[in-house]
Amino acid sequence: MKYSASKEDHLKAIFHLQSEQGVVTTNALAEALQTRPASVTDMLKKLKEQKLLLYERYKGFRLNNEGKKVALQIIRKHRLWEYFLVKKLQFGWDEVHEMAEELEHISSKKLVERLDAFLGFPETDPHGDPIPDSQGRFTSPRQLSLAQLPLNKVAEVSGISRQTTEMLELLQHKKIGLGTKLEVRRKFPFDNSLEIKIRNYPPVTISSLVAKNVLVKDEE
Amino acid sequence: MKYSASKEDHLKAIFHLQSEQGVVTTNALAEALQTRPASVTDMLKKLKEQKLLLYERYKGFRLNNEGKKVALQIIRKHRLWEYFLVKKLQFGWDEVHEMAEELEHISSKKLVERLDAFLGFPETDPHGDPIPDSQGRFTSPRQLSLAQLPLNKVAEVSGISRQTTEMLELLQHKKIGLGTKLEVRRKFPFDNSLEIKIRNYPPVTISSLVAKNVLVKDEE
DNA sequence: ATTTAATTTTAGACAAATCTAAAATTTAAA
DNA sequence: TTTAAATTTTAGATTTGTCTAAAATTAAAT
Ligand SMILES: [Mn+2]
Ligand SMILES: [Mn+2]
Ligand SMILES: [Mn+2]
Ligand SMILES: [Mn+2]
Repeated sequence: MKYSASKEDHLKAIFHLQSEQGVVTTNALAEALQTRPASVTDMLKKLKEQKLLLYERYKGFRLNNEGKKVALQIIRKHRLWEYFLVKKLQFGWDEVHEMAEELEHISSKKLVERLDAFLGFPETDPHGDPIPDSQGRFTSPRQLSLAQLPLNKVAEVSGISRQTTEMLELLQHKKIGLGTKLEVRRKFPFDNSLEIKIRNYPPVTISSLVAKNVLVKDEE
Repeated sequence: MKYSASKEDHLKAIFHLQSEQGVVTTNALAEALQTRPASVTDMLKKLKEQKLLLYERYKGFRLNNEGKKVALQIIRKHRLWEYFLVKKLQFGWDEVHEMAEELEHISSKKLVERLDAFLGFPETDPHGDPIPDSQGRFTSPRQLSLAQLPLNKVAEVSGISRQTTEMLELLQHKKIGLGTKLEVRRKFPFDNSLEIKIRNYPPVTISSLVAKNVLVKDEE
């Protein structure tokens, strides 16, 4: 019922990876966790042993229900703490990730519930990602990536899916943040880069990689 | 510059023990940390290696200046988080210790400073213990233990020095808490137990051990 | 001053998490 | 369909923190 910080980080990373592809590979997880494939294999055996993971050697792996449940609780804590750091301690949304990476491992269940209440039961974290409730449920907001947004359709930035410090720095520089209203003016098929127009600013260009990780919500 | 949670717990415990006696013994530290003397010796070698400790085998040990500095920062974090849990998350002062024992190891220096500001720079934690400032200084409030309080002198409870859950439970049962006004009616030399009078309540008896750990402030 | 007891340290082991280098397996190319 | 490349796993080592049992040292009793 109590797992090490490292195990929790593995579960969380697997959860995120398998949301995008059905099954996860050793290399992808090692890359995501900045560790070595051999170390991942070691951990996979332990997680399987603890019945959190469906895994057979050489065949990929994915979380079972129990593993998902645990992962969602870590994600819940991560996002609640991020919200606390931004809304209560006045941190910028681009500087809270590392701290939340530690805070998410604080174990008290009661603390999480009190924190949630103290924050007024927020539904999304400072990056626009939904916060699971205490049962692990969350309303997945129908948002799409900037890469999928049709041309000349105004939309509002509602989330950033891979928030590395480098990525957030870049976005800040381009004046793109949560709530920013923008539209896609051109797509360049050569490298899938996009020209973006934000009201009152000259157009800026962003790469395909960035576009895939900026989530927007349709103006309705 | 960054120490493991276990090292930090050792430094903190040594700090507390050496405040009461000048020099600390292996057995006392093992007892305080619920570990084995052999494990303590192992850790002492590492702390000496890292120049946080003055230690020679068989001769006791104590923190040097650097060790004290580190210990005081952990104590600062512990007490700020306790204050947060009680004042913001509505926990009782007798249920926050375990959580703070984890939170005190969160590393971000900036987080601590922001938390301090958010809380309004409190001077004491929910148990009446002073909170060191960011330089490790704190105004030691001139409080004395209940065992030292003269007979029939009304005083106010201002702190609990050893706050185990068991101890706090006992105090709650005897209706003794922070801010309680009381006086000592009798001392029994046989076992150094005390008869205590709290306004509106019948007298209660407390042991010498409890008396030594309840701190009071003179009514002036 | 010996003997006994308590304290402290060492020796050796173990679990957890990680790594490198080499072997096994799968996938992609020729 | 062989061969080559990429992926994944094993074998064996390392670090950190802990433990038990035995030895060394210090303190307390006869
Ligand atoms: Mn983490
Ligand atoms: Mn986030
Ligand atoms: Mn602690
Ligand atoms: Mn306290």
